[in-house]
Amino acid sequence: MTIYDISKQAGVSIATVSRVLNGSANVKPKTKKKVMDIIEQNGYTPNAFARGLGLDTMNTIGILCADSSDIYIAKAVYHIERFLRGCGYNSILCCTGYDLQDKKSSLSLLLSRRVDSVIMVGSNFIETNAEDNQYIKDAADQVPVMLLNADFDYPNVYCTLCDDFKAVQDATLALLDSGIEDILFLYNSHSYSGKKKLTGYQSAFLQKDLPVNKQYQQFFTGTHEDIEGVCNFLTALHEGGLEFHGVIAADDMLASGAVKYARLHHCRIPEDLSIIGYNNSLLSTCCEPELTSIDNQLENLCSQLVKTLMGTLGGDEMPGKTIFSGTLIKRATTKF
Amino acid sequence: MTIYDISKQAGVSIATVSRVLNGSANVKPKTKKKVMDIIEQNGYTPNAFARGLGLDTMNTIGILCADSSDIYIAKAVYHIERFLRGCGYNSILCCTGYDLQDKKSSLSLLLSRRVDSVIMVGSNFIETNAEDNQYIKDAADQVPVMLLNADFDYPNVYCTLCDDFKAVQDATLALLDSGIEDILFLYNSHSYSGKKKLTGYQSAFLQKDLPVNKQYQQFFTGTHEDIEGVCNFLTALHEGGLEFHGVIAADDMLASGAVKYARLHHCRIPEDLSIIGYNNSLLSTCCEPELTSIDNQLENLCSQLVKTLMGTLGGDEMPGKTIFSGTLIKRATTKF
DNA sequence: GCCTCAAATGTAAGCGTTTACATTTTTTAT
DNA sequence: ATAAAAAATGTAAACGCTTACATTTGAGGC
Repeated sequence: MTIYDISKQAGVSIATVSRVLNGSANVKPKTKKKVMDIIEQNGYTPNAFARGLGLDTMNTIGILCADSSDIYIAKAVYHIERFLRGCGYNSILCCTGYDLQDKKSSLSLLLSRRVDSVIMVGSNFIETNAEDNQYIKDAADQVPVMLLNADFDYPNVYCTLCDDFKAVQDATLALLDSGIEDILFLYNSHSYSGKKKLTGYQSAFLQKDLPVNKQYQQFFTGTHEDIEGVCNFLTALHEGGLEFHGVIAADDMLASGAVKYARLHHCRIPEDLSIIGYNNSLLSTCCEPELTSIDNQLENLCSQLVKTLMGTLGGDEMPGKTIFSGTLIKRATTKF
Repeated sequence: MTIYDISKQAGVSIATVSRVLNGSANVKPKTKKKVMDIIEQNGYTPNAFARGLGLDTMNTIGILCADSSDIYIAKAVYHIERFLRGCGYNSILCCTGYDLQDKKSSLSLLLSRRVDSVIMVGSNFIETNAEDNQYIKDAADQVPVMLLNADFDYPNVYCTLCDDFKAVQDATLALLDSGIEDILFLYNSHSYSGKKKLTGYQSAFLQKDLPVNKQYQQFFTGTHEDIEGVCNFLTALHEGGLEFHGVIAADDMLASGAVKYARLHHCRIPEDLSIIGYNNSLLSTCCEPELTSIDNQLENLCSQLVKTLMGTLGGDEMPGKTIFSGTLIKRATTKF
């Protein structure tokens, strides 16, 4: 069933049918109705591929993320998809994992499918080694590239992100002010956001004229679900002689691990150990005691990102970036 | 840059270029190399829309789910996407929410995009009212429809699911055997799987010649993140005079709520209250104490589903369904 | 009733592939 | 060297839309 069949049955030309389908003006109401009826009767749906070929778009956006099963990424993907569809766009999801080659090939795949834009969810798409980011630039030379939670300066690349630096700095200061100075900073990603958070942590110490001790900056290499691994990791640190009465974690999973650790070693929370998570995710309320956590306005970030994308696709000039601020959500793992 | 440009530069016909691109046999190695080089030089990528039009497929599968931010669904989507891509297919994600109209329109949208198949993730796509499932049948008349965690008999519909009935029945029996008889069953979805689980719960009581009390079958209407809501819900039940020493929950979030409830009311777990979750998700290890939970082999379900789909798309006859069995993962919220 | 102009509709040329079929080139057998 | 067969390549017709441009229809003013 094609537009041609419809045109025949309706006794009009295919152009008219097309106009009806696309809600074009200048179609006599009577004709319109007749065509609509025939379309309805036949349950006809225009061929999206042909449409795509003619218009050079299928209103599709590529969403790239490392791992959509990560609770935070999943939420971002969810919001983005809904916002996009609300604007008449579909989403092709690609989970790349953390390997650079996989990221590159996934991105190429999306571009070869002629998506209208690529949204990269997560700061892990920015490589430490600057040259490795060429793949992002290459993509941006073809379509608008939108980054969520990352910061990257290049034409046709837009970023929405939370000021992770400041958020962690503030959280660290709050902890320092409450009298805790042996604060462990726990992170798990070599990427932009992890490092920004670390810097925030460090700067709080500097600001207080306190020494920044490398030992207190720990990198966890397990998966995003390995709460027990985090617990073991902390236990090992503890047994290695490291003493800490505060933990600032780069995400709630790590913070959950710290909570587990505290329970295991009968540290009272927050009396003996204060813990601050990041993302304000479901994990922060699942934990016991519930996690004090930094909220980074994920939904707003997503909304802003999609809004900006729509503007860009509509011909607006693309802004460089939008930075939101984080908020410390106080719960039971801190004294304040 | 089109195939035509390449053909010109290489001094061959577009047919030959096409053959090279598609790895067709019967191309002289020398010609092949020449064409490849030109393609490489120009960074040419074939137009996917044109290809789609010619082949009537873009190797795309639609993934339909209520809410991909739900921890369990997110994981399913993740696995499915990766398996599909491993087979050369891309995924269009559509989050429908729980409204029937939205489900219908999302499904139509996917079909209008000419996906090769639709995968529906979650039992909530099966409506209680049988007539309402016509939309699934309509879809199945067009493309293979694959259901994850649901059971639906219709030509061209395939289901992979866990035997939720048996899994919950066994779990309930285990709890009954441990001497607990006032067991609350907590669920939150009107859909197929929730009801199957409920039936399993009921049948365990029947099997033990114990009365099945409606009061102990409670339906929670909050969101999939509302742990506190669950806690409040249980508190209300308790204050309403309902006594229970066991909770079997249809998912880990509900079980987490029960754990919260127990802490709040100083019930000891598992001495005063035994709790069994479902899905064996991250929440079950985030909880304290960690949840005993039913694992339903999600990754295997997904793998099986994709494998079957590939067979079907390859021309194999579609099997009806595959049923996996659940396993009780024993942790700290039960005595056994 | 006729002319002008606007509205409605039609015609046909793309869009960039794939592929059946036709043609040319190469190989093999004699 | 030649005929037959096989391999390689080319030609051109789909695939099903959109849309610029051409044509027809209709309305309004005189």
